[in-house]
Amino acid sequence: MDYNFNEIEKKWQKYWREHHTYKCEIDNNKPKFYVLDMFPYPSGAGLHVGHPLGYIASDIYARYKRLKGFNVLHPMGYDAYGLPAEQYAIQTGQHPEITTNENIARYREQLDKIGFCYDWDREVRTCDPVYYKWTQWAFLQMFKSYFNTELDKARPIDELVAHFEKYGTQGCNAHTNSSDEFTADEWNAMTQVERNDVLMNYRIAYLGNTMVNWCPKLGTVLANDEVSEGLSLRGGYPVEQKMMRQWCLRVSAYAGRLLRDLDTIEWTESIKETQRNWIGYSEGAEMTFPVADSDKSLLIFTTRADTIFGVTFMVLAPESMYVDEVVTPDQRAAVDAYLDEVKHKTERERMIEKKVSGVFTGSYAVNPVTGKNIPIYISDYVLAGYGTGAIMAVPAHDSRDYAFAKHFDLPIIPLIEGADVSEESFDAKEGIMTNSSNERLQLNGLQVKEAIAKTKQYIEEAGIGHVKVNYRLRDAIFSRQRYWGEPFPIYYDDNNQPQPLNESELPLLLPEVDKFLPTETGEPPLGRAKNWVTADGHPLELNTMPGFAGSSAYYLRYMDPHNENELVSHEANEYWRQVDLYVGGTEHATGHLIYSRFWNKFLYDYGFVCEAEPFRKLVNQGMIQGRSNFVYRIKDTNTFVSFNLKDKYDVTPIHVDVNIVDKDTLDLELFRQWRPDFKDAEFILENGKYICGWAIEKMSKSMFNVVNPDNIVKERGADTLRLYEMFLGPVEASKPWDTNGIDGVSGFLKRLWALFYKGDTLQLTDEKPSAEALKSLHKLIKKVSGDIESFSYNTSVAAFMICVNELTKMKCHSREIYEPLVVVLAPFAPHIAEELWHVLGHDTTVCDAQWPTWNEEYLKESVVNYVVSFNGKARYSIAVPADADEEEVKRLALTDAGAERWLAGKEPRKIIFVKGKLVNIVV
RNA sequence: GCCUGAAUGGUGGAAUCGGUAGACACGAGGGACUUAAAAUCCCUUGGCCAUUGCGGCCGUGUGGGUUCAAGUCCCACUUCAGGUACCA
Repeated sequence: MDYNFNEIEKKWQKYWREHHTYKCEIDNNKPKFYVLDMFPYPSGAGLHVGHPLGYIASDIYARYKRLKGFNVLHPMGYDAYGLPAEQYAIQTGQHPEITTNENIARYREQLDKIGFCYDWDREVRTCDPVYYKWTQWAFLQMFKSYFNTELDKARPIDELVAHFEKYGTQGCNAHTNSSDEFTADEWNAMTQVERNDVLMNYRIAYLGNTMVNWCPKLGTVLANDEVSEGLSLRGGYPVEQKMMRQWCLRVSAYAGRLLRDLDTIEWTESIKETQRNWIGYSEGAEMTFPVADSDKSLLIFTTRADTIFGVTFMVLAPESMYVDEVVTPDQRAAVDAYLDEVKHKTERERMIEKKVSGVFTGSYAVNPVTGKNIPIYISDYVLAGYGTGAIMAVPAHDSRDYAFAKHFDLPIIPLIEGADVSEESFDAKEGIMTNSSNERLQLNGLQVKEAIAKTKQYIEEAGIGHVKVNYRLRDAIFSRQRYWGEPFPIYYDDNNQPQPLNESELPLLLPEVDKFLPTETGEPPLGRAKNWVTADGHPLELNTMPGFAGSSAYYLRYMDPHNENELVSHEANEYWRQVDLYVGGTEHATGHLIYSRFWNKFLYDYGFVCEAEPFRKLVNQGMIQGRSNFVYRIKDTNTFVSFNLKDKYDVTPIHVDVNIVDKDTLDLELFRQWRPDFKDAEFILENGKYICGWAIEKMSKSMFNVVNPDNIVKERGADTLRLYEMFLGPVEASKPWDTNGIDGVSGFLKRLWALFYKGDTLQLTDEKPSAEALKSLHKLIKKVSGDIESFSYNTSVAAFMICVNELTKMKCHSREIYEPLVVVLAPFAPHIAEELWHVLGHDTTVCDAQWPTWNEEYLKESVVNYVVSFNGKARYSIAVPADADEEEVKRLALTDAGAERWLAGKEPRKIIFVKGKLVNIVV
């Protein structure tokens, strides 16, 4: 009987489905293990061979853990809201739900063929009302909360109201984006509308005026992580900065905890570092600079308080609220012209130009330490969103200030001994201070670090500022002017004040619209919905939530996916706790992986979840690149020349579909049929073949290098695909897909099969296996057990090949060897393992077997081969009985024929043993 | 610019603690079986020299260093990949 993978795989996939083999329930008698893949956005293109890489790796781990006796939660679902389905809907009028469902069906079909051990009863879809009810619910909790900076956690907003009633803002430890202060009397005198406005500055989900990334082409705002280099990540359209009133999440309040807790989780250093940079901790000081001849003052942030003596001007961000306060009438026109110019530049243009620009406000500030007057400028190199949107400029020690000072011919005062600032600024935080002393503060002679500390102390004491920690992390902008997303559970009351819906009214269903475009008046698509009002007629919010809303807590929902009363029950959460192993790409480092951590921490603050971090261990699978093939057309002809002959002609390389190329040899017939203009193609062949060139590129339709897993499964089998994807290299590494190498693993499975079947005869014996066979098997078990824990699946596959080759050579057919072999193979190649498990006479599934342990006894050698080096160089090998002691080994090593050559009569100076093994002789 | 990671045969990659570099596989070459092809099996395969022996020398991006011993550790550099950036 031949190895008929198609039949075997179909048979067992059906069996697993019918027997609910992978269904999992809470079982307090077993330790739990939660293995999660980042759920996919079901795109129209379907899966290519790169997508399942991480899924296969986690599947192996999940299966292994189950064999080790764990109760494994391994679910899958779909991140179903997203722009492509909506863009498609705009073009075709087809409802995005239809497209999405079709794509999901296709994904499911493709995933099923690979034989994953998902518990599909727990599937979630972010666009499913049963699911997004809990996304809306979480939003409501955030709306009703503020962040208490003293407790460092979220608390009900009512507590803040109680505080305001008693003390106003006095002693209020709340994270806010407002600098307003008021007394209890003032609060109590406010109207409800005024109070709502104030509270909005404290809520964790709040409506705020912020600078947003506005993408006119997509007609929506985007979060920072959805923009790269001034272009939208989806579609690559230009993005501009715009002030808009938007829903935001107060992620920045959690910056400290998000940063600190990175030390408690097992993620790669690189992704932790990316998050640290994104959060951007910086410790400095806020300082007040009075404006000359006025009662106003500027608050600035600096990390270089020590350079206070070198401040020669101040700079405000164009959007700074200080601008209007300090511009003098005679500078008004110039300032307005500049602000207008800046406003019309997109972020991208600002970045590309990098030209120094700015304008004088006409006002001067007073340096609080030197008492000198310094001019105040406006320039777009200062960002409104960071610090206070205003800076003290120290041109001698900051390259940006330096460039500005040179351009506007402002003084540059060096503050560090020996620093030459005639050509460029000296930015390093090192050296000895100079020019930095007066009757108030003496820094001369101090190291920079000492000077920073002393200045900070001084400004606190003098009451001109205070020590302050700043984070780069901004609040997440949570509104999208799109249709295909979660509606906000918010309505607007008679005073046009946003109000939360009752939890009992959730889910608020996404309404139908006639078109998926903004309304004529420029409102979001939900503005087209009929009766988009509450039961008592109040209008509902027209924005929808962004893509990351639904993906922020999905790992919690898998724990208890059908619960109608809670996001996740206490019981389920206490049992499953957190994701033990999370597998996915690095592209979510500053998006999903920050938002999820934030969302989880918020829920943690209220005890809705019991772990402070959602994902304990994170593994990032690499990208699979495509291997493109090329044909070479001789210019201005329809003749194609084979790869090794192409240098003799003037040729143009053309991408050719990799599916009509086999091992770099072009199928001429299929090529002629491929595209009409190649119908009459002529070829110049080498050795009767057309050889194509190749290159490693991104896997994409336009490069014609997309390899579809379905084809591989059909031609080689799912087990071969799984093994091959793992064999390709380390899971974390990016590597090219090259179908050419697949013969290796497909041959391995055939040889494995041939161990069991010779022709149609099952060759199984109950004989005691030889010591050799036992050694081969136990070497394998040891190797694979270690490899799985460290994700070294490629070397595991190699170990399987070695073992099967050895057993084949030994003609070993012993059941005692085969049983554990099949179990160890099961995580990697579940279908063939299941089949062979039943061939071995079991009637239960191999998934319920026990992972075997290896026995060191079997691995012992009776004779050990030592490779002995002389002075670490020349080598010879000796065979030594395993039980020989050091003296015996020495004697054998020195009397061996090999030794005589290298000793040449000399006495060895030193003989080095490592762990009882002789490794080197020094002469 | 800053941060992180990487660099090993024709190719993908092994080498877990500093101890036989190149496991395993692809590709290539040779052979067996076959009328032939496919499939399968066997041998060779880092480079150079020697090849009727044995063997020898060189070799893990570059240059130094530590060590009896370095792909692995240290210093300096080059290149590539990813992330990030007027963040004061």
